[in-house]
Amino acid sequence: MSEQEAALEDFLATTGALYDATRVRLLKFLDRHGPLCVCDLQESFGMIQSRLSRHLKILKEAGFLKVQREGRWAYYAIRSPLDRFRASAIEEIRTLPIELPELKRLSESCPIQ
Amino acid sequence: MSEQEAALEDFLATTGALYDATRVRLLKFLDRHGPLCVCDLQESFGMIQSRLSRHLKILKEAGFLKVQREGRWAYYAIRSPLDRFRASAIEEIRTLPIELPELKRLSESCPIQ
DNA sequence: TTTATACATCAAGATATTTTGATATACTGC
DNA sequence: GCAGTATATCAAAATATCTTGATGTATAAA
Repeated sequence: MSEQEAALEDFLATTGALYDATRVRLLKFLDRHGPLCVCDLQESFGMIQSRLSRHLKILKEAGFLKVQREGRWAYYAIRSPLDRFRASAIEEIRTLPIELPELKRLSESCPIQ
Repeated sequence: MSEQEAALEDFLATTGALYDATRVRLLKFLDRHGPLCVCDLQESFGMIQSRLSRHLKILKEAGFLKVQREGRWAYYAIRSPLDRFRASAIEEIRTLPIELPELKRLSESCPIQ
């Protein structure tokens, strides 16, 4: 792939990740509540696991999220530092008056709380 | 529509407009060459008119473009001022190493050159 | 080693978006 | 008015994306 195509593809991956209400909510939730494992997000949002996993993958591949694995658990969080454009997107999402679900921690057994 | 829904919808209209290679190229081209009428864009990009018109409408409704009508002609340009997020998107697009077509002015008869 | 939990991935149906060709509107000059 | 040009919109086919249920993999506990 040429440099041009790669740069455009990266930009489209970024904007495509932002073009979905579910992913915007997830970003806002993770921005607010820090590293969370998939089961916590699943419980908080009432979403089935495969759907959640797919959206987290898209956000990760678009450069917004990092994953830290602890045994069975995968903790997702906003990556830091972010480049200018992605950071401005997160800032914009932070200002959006979107109602988020309450944080529900499914497992008390999580090694990180 | 609630304020929440409207804010999210506006954000998704913005990111959705940016999630298309054709529209990114159009934005970069308009950012570089200033107000252009549809026929100039049509000639420069070699696109059929209905396709172009549709993309311009999406960019306009997403808040990126303004239109100035002069008789038969419709001149499209980047809106100014833009809010922070849209402005950062335009800046990002300005830095993308995307190859653009040459500017071809179809009509010498255009009232504005 | 068997079972349960956490997460990832696949395939198929549902839904949304893009492109195209056809048609409509609106202005200009004859 | 009539014909030509510039732009907008519509409907249908092509394409892409989202959701779901099923299945796979890895870890931990019994």
